[in-house]
Formats: sequence, C-alpha cells, structure tokens
Amino acid sequence: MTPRQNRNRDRAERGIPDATVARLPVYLRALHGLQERGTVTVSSEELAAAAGVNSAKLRKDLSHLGSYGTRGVGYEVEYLVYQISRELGLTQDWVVAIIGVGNLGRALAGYGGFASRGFRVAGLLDADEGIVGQEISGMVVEHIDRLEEVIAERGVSIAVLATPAAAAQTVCDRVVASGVTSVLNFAPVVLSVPDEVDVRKVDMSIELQILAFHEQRKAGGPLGEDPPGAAQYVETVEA
Amino acid sequence: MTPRQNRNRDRAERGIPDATVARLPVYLRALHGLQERGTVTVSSEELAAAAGVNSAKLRKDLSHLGSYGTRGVGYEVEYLVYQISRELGLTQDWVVAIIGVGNLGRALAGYGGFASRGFRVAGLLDADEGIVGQEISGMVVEHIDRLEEVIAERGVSIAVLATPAAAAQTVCDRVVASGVTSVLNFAPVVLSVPDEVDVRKVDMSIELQILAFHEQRKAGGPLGEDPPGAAQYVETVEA
DNA sequence: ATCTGTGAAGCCGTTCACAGCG
DNA sequence: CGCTGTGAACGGCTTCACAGAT
Repeated sequence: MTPRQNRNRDRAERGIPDATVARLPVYLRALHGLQERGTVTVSSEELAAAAGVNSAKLRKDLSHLGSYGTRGVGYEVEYLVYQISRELGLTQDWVVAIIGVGNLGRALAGYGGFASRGFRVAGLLDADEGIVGQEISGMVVEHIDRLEEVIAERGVSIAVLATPAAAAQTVCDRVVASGVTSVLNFAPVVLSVPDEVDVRKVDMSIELQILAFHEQRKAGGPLGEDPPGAAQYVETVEA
Repeated sequence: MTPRQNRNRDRAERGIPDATVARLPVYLRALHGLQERGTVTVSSEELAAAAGVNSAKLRKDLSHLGSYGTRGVGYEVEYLVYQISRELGLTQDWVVAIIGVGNLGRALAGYGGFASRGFRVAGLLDADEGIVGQEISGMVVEHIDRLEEVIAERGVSIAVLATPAAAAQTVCDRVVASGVTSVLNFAPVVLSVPDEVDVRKVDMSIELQILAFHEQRKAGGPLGEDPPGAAQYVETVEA
C-alpha cells in the first residue's frame, strides 16, 4: 500500500494553524517553480530554502496536512502541489469581483497570477461614469449600482475593494449584505464587518512605515537627536 | 511636572516588539481620522475600536513607547500622533524609488498616501524602452540602466519593486549592491538578501489563497467530497 | 470614579532534537 | 544511513485583572 492510498483519511482533524495557512501559498509557489524545472522529488531542506523558511518549520507545517512525504527520500513535487492546492481550496474556482477601477483596480484586473490559479474575475465595477463602459483586460466596467445583481447572478464569493478610502466601508457593507463573506481590502481603512466575514488587508503605506522604522534604527543608531518639530512639545506644555 | 516634560527620558530602552511596530501605522491612521474630526482626547477603548484591536493590546503597545497617556482621562490625540510618528521615523523624509512601471508601478506612483507621510518618490525606473521617457504622475520614467546613479545621487533608501517576477531578484541584487537596505517587494517571488536588508512583501495572490482557504471551510463544511482531479492520485499510483 | 500602565497567566508558534520509517 | 514526522522545550504575543495615578 502506497502512502497515496491513505488519501485524506489520516489528515489532521480540522484546525490548521493560521500561521501555517499563510505559508502554504508560498510553498505552493516554490513547488510550481520546481515543477517547471522538471524536479520530481524535493527534500524539506531544499523546499524550505526555496520558500525562505527553515526546514523544521516546513516539515511541521506540512505535517498538519497529513503524511505526504517519504522518509529517507523527501516529497514528490506533483503530489504535494495537489495536496496543498486542495487544502487551500484551489481545486475549485472562486469568482471574484473587483470594485474600484482606478490605477490600482486596473493593475489588479490585469494581474496574471489571478486567473492562473482558480480565481476568475467576473466583474469590474466603478462609480465613475467616465470609467463605466471602458474595456479593461477584456472586460467592460459596470456601474456600481449593479453591484448586488452582479454578485448574485455570477456567484461572486470574494470581493476585492480597490476604491478610495472614503467609499470602502459603504461598498463593503453592500457586498456583505449581498452574502459575500471574503473581502480583500486595498483601501487604507479598517473595515468593520460581522464576525463570519473574513477581511484581509493589503496596505502599502503600512508596509513602508514598518520599513521606515527599521531603517531608522539601522541608520540613526544611538543618535538620540530630537527631530525637527519636537521643540513644540516642550514649549507648548501649558499653551 | 507634566508628562510631556519626561519626553523620551523614560521610554523603553530599545526593542519594541515587531507585532507592535506593525500596528503603530494603524493607530496612526486612526488618530489622523480623529484629528480631522477635531477630537482632542481619546480613550484606549475608543482608539482601539477605531483601529480594530482590543483595548488591552492597544495600551500594551503604547506602553512600549512610553507613558504618553493620562490616567482617568486618555490620550491627547495630537501628542500621540507626534510620538508614534517619531517612533516610526516619519518625522524625517524617506526617499523612495519605484522600479517597474507597469500597471502596478503606475498605481503606486499615483498613490496619494505615499507622499503625504514622509515618503518621497524620487525615481521611476523601467527596462521597457516604450515606457522610459513617459511622464507618470509628474515624473519622467528613467531607464533601469541608471538605477545605481539614481540611488546614489538622490539618496534613495527604500526600493519598491514592481517588476515582473523574473526580473525581481536581479533588480533586488542591484539595489542592495547600491546600499539600499529596505525593500518593498510586489513581485511574486521570495527574494534572497543579506541579513542586514529588510524585505517586506505585498502579495495579492497569497492573500486571495488565504481567503479561499477560509471560504472553503465556511461553505464546504463537512462536505468531504473529493474535488475533480483527485482520482488521478488514486489511479496513477503505479503509473 | 475613571482610565492608564503593567505584572502574571495563558496561548500560540517556532525551534530543537530525536524517534521512526524507508 | 537519510530524511520525515513529532513530542517537548522555548520564546513571544495576547489577554486578564488589578494596582496606581489623576
């Protein structure tokens, strides 16, 4: 009996740690790279290096999915791709709508990595009459008024928000009211949603600020200088 | 003696937890929102709600910066904005170069939240002759050949990579060789860099896959069906 | 009385080191 | 012998609950 015949019988009973789930897509990408180069089998050490983690973490992560490796040998690339894809739900199609078709929305609509792995963009919507009707990446931009119809008719299950900050919460409320329970938010706001809705945020400005913090520590070191403007907070104490 | 006069004397001696640093920009944004509405003082409960965290976490986070609140009252918005900004290094300017001016690079170049908080885009570079010379958001796109010059002459300290995946590592090597130690990577690859270089990654495809995982759990529940394609892994065992 | 600042406890994730299997 | 899978130790982050300040 080969390990394959165990299939998902001996898989962990629900509950893969969030930290692990967040890394599975990275492993998957590394595996696809190996696959393209024709690699058939890979050790935890090699795959971990390709994914930028250490091998103990990789093995622990994979152990949450099941026993898909062979001791003394490693993991079969194709098989592991399949197992991770299945665990992530990528063996089925996910229908995505992009709301907000400015520069960012356009970039997202044209992003190849989208369609390639089970994510199908089924709608581009915007509030701007000048943008509605334009063809972007082979799709015609529709008016935001049709949001609820589009979600219902096309079975959208993931909404990507690329609207201005001011519009994001309103649009979010509407997609949630239409039954969407997964939102990817590019607008620089904290969205409030019911518990059952998952929101993930992509925020370049936050990432830059985190980099600035570390950069400051490297460059400034024990400089200790007050930055310009600090004086205000000494002098205006009783103002 | 007011708390202000303590200034940074009693601040934590180096070492703010990473998890805290990652949230400071969120607090900062929430505070700016309050500031615009004219709020002078805010409690940990209110600010936490605006930032989407619980109040104990907020207070613990802020306690790593110093004692900037007033017991029985709360935090003074303007003062806290200043302290967090200073901690993050936003009271100084950071010079940014955007490398790769496709759809995404364009979106980034036009992003307002960039310039507004101490990040100055000092260069747009691309390898495509058709793009070089174009004016984007008031800047002329330069050829990637000039990368090293641009970094050195303009004092670039943060590189934003918006290139195709295949080019990212090469470009990264070049910016690192030019002395850049902070990289914000939008390309879907794991970059390898020396230890002293900080890399942060923004990857929509990964975020979507994480959403898909959770969405699958909600919808599929204890469905247990094998997805299409699964049969292959039973039938081809000895193939 | 109110709300901050913080020890202490608990939880989660990472790393170690080796048992177990091929 | 080689490499996976995993219990156990460790370290960091979150949460609790209350002492302390105004």
